[in-house]
Amino acid sequence: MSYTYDYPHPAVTTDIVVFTVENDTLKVLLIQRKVAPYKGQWALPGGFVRIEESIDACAGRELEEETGVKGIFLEQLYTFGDPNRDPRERVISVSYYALMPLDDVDIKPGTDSADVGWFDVDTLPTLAFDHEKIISVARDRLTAKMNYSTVGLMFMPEEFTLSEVQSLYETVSGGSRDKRNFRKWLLALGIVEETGEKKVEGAHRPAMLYRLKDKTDVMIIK
Amino acid sequence: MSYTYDYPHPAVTTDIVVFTVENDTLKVLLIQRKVAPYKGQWALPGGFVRIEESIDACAGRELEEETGVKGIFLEQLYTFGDPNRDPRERVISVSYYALMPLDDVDIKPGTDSADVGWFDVDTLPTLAFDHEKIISVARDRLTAKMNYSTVGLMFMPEEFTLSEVQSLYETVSGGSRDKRNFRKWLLALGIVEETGEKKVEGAHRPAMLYRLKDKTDVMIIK
DNA sequence: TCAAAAGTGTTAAGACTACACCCATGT
DNA sequence: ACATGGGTGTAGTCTTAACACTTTTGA
Repeated sequence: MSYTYDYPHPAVTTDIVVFTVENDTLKVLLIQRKVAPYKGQWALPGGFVRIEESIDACAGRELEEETGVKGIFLEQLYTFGDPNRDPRERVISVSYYALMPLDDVDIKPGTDSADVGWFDVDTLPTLAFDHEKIISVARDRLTAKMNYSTVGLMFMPEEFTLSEVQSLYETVSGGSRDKRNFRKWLLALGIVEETGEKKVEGAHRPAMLYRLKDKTDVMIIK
Repeated sequence: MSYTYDYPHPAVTTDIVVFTVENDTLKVLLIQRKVAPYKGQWALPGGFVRIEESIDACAGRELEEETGVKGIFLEQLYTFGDPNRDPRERVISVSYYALMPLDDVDIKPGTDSADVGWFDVDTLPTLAFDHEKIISVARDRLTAKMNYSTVGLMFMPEEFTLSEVQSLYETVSGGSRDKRNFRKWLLALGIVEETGEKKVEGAHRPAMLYRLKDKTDVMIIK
């Protein structure tokens, strides 16, 4: 079957930048391409928008199909459309980004991808298409948002300690923060609460565990 | 001539939201459609992306063709792609927005538009497609940016008085501001300078005229 | 008892807010 | 001389930044 139009139409894809934090480094989720072009190279998960599917739905579907990650909150980032960004045909890519705790979902390659993995954003392999550029824009947006919202908490698992949150903020937005001021700030926001449990780990005083009061409510502007 | 693909392709358009301020009201630039669908109705300027043209270039070209406005700074806003937003076929729209001083360019309808005009954003006519939604998103973005950047100055003509800037800020982001504090804030940013001229207008003390030190440099974050 | 991270308040500096009167001009 | 918008400084409040020691635990 084929589809005919009076004027040339571009193809439209979504590409998804998923960030996480592991061992005090910011990482991004990549897949290894199984097909040409850029066969064997690493790329962002993503794919073509179906004709009866919304762009948001496409992003969620492609992410799940190619990496096994599902149900995370995706936000539209930017639309890239330079005429030669894809060697096959004119392709316009609507990019999305998301943040997730590392242990939330098991990642596994789909049928279109040979492999899936987390990569340190500062030492990425050579990437397919203009995906390096897309990741760079996503990272800038993330860094900016860290400074005027509570997005950072989307990296945290169900339960966490205040020191873990601080360490995460230091990793993602760079620089170090004063421990007392950081805790005052976070607690004053009123979006976390003590679980009553403690995290025992190593030869030192155990830390109080906290959780988000309302999981969806992350995003309050400072 | 026709164009054939193995899979269905959506069409891609740009739509441009141009804001200005006139008589203490925020206005948006609309065109009246000359052709179906929504023939005779008001809509955002915009049109189909050509196959060898970047999306940014398309936005600039369509704006000029349909309204006569050219050379203004366009920023990508959001990509709208609900499957049924256009009755003809699947159309994905990459939206842009811009701010301009009212007297900068003469607006004139192009060949595809019956008329062009500025409309008060609070009392818009019924609009074609989902353009009301697009304007609403653009307005939210504008209002937000007014609070952490100096975008507002993009509404000003070459030379302006401080009272005019203040009045503009009050119009766009709502509420009134203290005159002395507003002037202190704006002057402390160091992005405007006196021209040495004064604006004589009516039976009162003439106001000092100012200009931007660096026209491109607007956008400093507070 | 030592090492290691958790936890906890106060003070100083800077930013923001509120506020009222005189000035230059045209009629 | 009066009506109109232009122009100017200070004091109080609130916010942010800097800073160091005690606690709890495991080894």
